Amino acid sequence: MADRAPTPRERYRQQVRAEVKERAWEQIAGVGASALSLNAIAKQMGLSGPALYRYFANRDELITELVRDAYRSLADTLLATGSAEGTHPADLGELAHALRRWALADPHRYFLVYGTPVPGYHAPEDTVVTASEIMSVLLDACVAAAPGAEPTGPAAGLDAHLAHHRPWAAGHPGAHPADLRRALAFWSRLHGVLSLELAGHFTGMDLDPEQLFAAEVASLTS
Amino acid sequence: MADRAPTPRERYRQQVRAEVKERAWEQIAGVGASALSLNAIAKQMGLSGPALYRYFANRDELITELVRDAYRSLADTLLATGSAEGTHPADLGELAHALRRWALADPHRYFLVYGTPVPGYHAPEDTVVTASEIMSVLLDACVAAAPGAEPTGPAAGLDAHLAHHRPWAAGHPGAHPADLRRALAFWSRLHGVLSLELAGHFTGMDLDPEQLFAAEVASLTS
DNA sequence: TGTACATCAGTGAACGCGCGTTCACTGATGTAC
DNA sequence: TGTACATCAGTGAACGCGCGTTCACTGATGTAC
Repeated sequence: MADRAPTPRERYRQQVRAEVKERAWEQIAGVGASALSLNAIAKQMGLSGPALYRYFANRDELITELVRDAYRSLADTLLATGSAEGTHPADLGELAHALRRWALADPHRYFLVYGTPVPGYHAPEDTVVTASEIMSVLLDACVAAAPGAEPTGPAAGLDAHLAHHRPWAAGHPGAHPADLRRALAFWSRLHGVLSLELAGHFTGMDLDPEQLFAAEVASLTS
Repeated sequence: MADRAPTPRERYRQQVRAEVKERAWEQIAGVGASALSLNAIAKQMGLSGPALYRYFANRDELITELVRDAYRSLADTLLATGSAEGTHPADLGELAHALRRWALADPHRYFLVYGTPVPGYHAPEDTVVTASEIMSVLLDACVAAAPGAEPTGPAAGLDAHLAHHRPWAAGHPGAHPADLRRALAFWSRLHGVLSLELAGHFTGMDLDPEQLFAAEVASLTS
């Protein structure tokens, strides 16, 4: 009841906070996350520097919010995949392309989560919760996928390892080690292509990264 | 003849340049590449700030040197793989583990090359040469590997694409599209595991990244 | 071997700049009676 | 509906700091005869 109807002031507060974050993303795009500056954001909004301290305790809290939002956004994107068509769990191929679209839509957001760690900065605790939501979606999809969809090669070693190291799959007690393995491989293969692509390591190769991406997806779904 | 016997002064110059770079790497480890500071390095060496301008024209030139060295170091590492045993081309598995050792030996060096691009900074031209040396080693190894080592799934689409988009494999006119595909997949799968591992995305999962890495290697060599 | 000169490493002062953050304050907006 | 008070957004000045970079200069090291 306390937070039922937001007072106009509270509504305004949220609006300003949102605009600060928007400008922050723009700045990250231009100058990088580690050079993000509160003063510069304020100036861009036509405010004086100290004004922002009404909305964020300090620079670190702003970055934390951005990280949190990025994680949340990806988790929501994946959770929403397939829901539109009522198919649940989602198809692995759809999940892959949802991830790709999410990454390409804002590479800096992608890098803030999966890129070079910002030195001296520690991600907030709740990101691990969101991260495991993400793994859950993947696991569900892997469990539901045709059991014939196995990665190539002798993965017996990894399966044995996963049989005893699976706390991260605690929410999926029924998942077979092969499912865990497939989820992990899926995740890391997609990130392999995406991180190389977004960092520009395919430019000048006259190569369509999407084709490589599709092939990697196919390596785990067909 | 001009550069045959380095004068003592020149030798000293190179020593100081080398020490500056060492301190630079230490600083990158602590505070990140984009916050690298010439003044801080000078102070740490017991010099005054402007002294470093005898050795590097400016901050960007120092970073460029670091990037160049990192690329060179990786290329040399891979080129040396297998040479010790006289086996050439090198075994794919050996290449993979050489890459992994190189990455783990200095994660910040890895990230400087393959991590989030430093905004506003452009890598020097000659890195693309080094990068293609690296691809060459991989391609050689893939061509030499047993032709039975195919990635899973219907990769026909990618093969068709690669048949007409292969300038990056200009030095290997005899390589079959399947070889190109395998080299690309190899590269991106390894980077997938490595970048997730080094960025700490497996911590708290009670998972041994090396096992996952090994499984990915196996997916392309067995 | 000794002297005259050129080269070069390193210094300290100075430039302008932007940063995060604190603080006392003004003025507008909302709340209680 | 009107008045008295509390809450809160935003300001401007100030703090100390470190940055990259230029410049005129000193002193040591090397070179030429």
